[in-house]
Amino acid sequence: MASEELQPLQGMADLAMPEIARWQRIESQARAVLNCYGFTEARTPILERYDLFVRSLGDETDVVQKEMYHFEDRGGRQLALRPEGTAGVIRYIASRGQDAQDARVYYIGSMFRSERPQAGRRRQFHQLGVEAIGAAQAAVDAEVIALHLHLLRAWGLSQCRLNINTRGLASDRVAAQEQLRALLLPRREDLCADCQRRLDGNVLRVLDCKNPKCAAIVAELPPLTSFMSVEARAYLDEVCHILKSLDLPFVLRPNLVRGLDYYQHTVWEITHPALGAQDAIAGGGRYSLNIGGRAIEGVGFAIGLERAIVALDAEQPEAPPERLPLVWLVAQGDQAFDDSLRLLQSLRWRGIPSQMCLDRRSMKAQFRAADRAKASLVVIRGDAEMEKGIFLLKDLSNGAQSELEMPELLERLLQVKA
RNA sequence: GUGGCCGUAGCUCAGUUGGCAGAGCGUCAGGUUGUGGCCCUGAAUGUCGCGGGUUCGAAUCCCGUCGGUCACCCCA
Repeated sequence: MASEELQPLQGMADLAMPEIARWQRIESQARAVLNCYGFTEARTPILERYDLFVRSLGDETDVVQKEMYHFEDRGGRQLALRPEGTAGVIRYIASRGQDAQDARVYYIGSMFRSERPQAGRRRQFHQLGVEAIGAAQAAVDAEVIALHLHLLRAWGLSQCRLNINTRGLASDRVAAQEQLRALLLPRREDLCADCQRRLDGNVLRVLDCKNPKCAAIVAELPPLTSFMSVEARAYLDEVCHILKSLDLPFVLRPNLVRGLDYYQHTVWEITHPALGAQDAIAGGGRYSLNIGGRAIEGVGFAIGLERAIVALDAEQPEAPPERLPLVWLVAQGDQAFDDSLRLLQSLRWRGIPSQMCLDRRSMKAQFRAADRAKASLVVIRGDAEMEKGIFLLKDLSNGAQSELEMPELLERLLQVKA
């Protein structure tokens, strides 16, 4: 990248051909799958009140404290670029009152977090997420997990691993954190510096610390679920039971922790080996949120699209380029040029992707352009063809040429559309 | 936010001790005045990321900065 003026901001990226093709493909594949499960799209604003995120994600979380793009607008309002999709969607759902009691929506869009870029991690990044609104039902959790895996499979990802756990009920969570803190406090000096800090804040994070010393201490602890109510454990058991009966492979990971405060009951994470140390490509869980005095319960997940694409690139490198459904017009001479221009427009009216060189280059150059654009057919028009009132049609894949009159030409070209 | 590595043509990258800015691919043109891909010939393309410093002289050394990348933190 040359000058600073040409560089995007740190962690931001321009997305265009050829990568954009993969983005478009996975989006349309995803929409088809989501439709099968009864989810419809919701597009909510990228900019929201700062408070919305503080209250829903939790004011202690790093996302809120360190990573949000937070600013004051000209009216003195505190605003933030959304760091995730659930809060905005739930605000929308809550605003719909009874109409949205059992809403099923999905979203695809940009999220913003001010962190240091890394593999599959950007400051502006994209998530595809779903929210299934409604009171806790193990079958719904399992259904949403099934959808989650279905999406990843539809994209062609086969090396994903599903890890699941429970965070218990809101009341369990407080109790579990207290018990965990009590157990860890005597070992405080043996923990890494990060974990000593976590002891005072988000204790649960100690459970998935990568430091071997911490992991050893954690291994001696009773599983987190043992601190939870019978109800919470039964709920998790039921979700697992349904997943098994649906033949969906998963790993129960008692130390799996999800950072955002709104989670309760089932939580899960999907990892992929291509991502390196940061191997989560998606995460989800059941949540309960109170917005504008309305309590909303639901279950949902979000897939980091940059991360999914890193995984896809590793599993299925882009297919070698082939011929595209494209007709290229080659003209020689002024009259043929004008004639081809009219043909070009009429092909486009008919929905046939078609192009020609408008700068009157040599035929050789026009053919090279056609080849480079991966056109499959070339229509040649010159003085000879004008005189005979025909068109020369060349198939670039095999070099075969034939002389055609207008009706048959159109018939052949219409096949390109499909 | 912290640390390691990196930044030279559109792309991938060479560049010796500080001494003329390079290659391959791609692009454009010609070889074939009406035919792409293969081959041959030729041409164009650079604020060496940016700014400062050291020096007779800096792509090269030093400082700062922007960006990339990897790891930590956190998360998708």
